[in-house]
Amino acid sequence: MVTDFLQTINLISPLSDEAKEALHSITKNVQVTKGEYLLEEGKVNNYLYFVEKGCLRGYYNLDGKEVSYWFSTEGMFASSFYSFISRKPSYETIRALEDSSTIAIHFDDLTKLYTDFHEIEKLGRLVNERYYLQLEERTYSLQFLSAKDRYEKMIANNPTWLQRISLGFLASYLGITQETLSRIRGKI
Amino acid sequence: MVTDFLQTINLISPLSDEAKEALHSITKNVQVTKGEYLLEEGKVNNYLYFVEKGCLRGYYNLDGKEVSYWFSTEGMFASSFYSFISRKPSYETIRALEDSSTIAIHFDDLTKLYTDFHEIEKLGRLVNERYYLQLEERTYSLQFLSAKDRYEKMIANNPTWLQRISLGFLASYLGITQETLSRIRGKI
DNA sequence: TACTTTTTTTGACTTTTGTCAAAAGCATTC
DNA sequence: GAATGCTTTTGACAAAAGTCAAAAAAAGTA
Repeated sequence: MVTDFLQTINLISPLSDEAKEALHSITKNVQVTKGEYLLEEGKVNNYLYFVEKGCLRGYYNLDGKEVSYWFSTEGMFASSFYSFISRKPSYETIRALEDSSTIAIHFDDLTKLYTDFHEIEKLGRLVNERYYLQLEERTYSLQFLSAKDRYEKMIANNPTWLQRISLGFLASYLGITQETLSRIRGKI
Repeated sequence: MVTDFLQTINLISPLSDEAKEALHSITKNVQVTKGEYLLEEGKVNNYLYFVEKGCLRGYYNLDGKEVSYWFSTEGMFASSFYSFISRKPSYETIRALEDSSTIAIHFDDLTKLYTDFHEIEKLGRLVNERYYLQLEERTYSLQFLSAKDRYEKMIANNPTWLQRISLGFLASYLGITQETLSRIRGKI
């Protein structure tokens, strides 16, 4: 499965041909192979990625341990949003979990388009709103749900993750250890 | 302490006099007394609130128990963002923890201003980005930090909360029970 | 002040999750 | 197909957090 960028955008907020063309003109295709880095800790994340195909992983290094913070599969944006938005060095690292095809948009180009096109500014606001609500749902889960419920919710929201992402990675995404997740899974 | 709305806005993204005037014209002052409701579960949240003075609380009803999800004090926006953005009935309830003074902005008015003023659309995007990053920090805390660390971080970020918000409320905000928070606090 | 009411703390015990270590299961490769 | 890595499971025990109940402290009110 491949997800088309402009088509996805169009579902969020339809753009004029002119804006669409301008947006298209600042994108570049970036292909990464499994294990490759898209961002290293300590560097400013200048790109917003859109995953057309494959899977990316964002993770932190906590006392030498990699803890996964998010995964992006087809149709999702990916970035160290903290770094991309604040223009400060990233705390997270981004790597490809699979050979992946992405659309990359440079911060400066995007900022210029925001200024030039009200309709792209609107698109930016709408995308931000969507991602805020998604994150809120996740925060809610971490705050109020048991590990088991969080696991089930994650699978319901992202059915492909179970086949694509190893248990250890999924566990840290859920805020638990791999052993605990293995036991949760055994009991279902 | 009272926080001025337009001044706060100005720090995020300065507006032209015209836009400022338009924004001012759609705001209305809403005063609530302690315990009063600003939003009841099941209703669509049509207003975005800005807290000038006082403290609001957003909470869920989970099996008859009130679990606090957020608090808004001076200078913060407050809303059931889920309901406000998606236009669906809210799962949360919003009430005043103290006598409070707020600025209320109706969804329809805001939407119109977004359309009429590119610069207000930009402001909306920037506010969304800010709140996204704040929420991300909280998600990170819930996912990777111990209850004690989350407590200390919360106090560091919101020094006034300790004096203003009861322990039970703070505990559910941190995703733990009141007894656990009491014990954590005793050990410091 | 005395009386309520609410909030916070403490105690005893249970459940959940973490830690460390080892075994089992898979897939890859030589 | 044996050897090698990597992932997942299991076991034994430790630590963290939850539950229920009661006591203590603080705040509000007559």
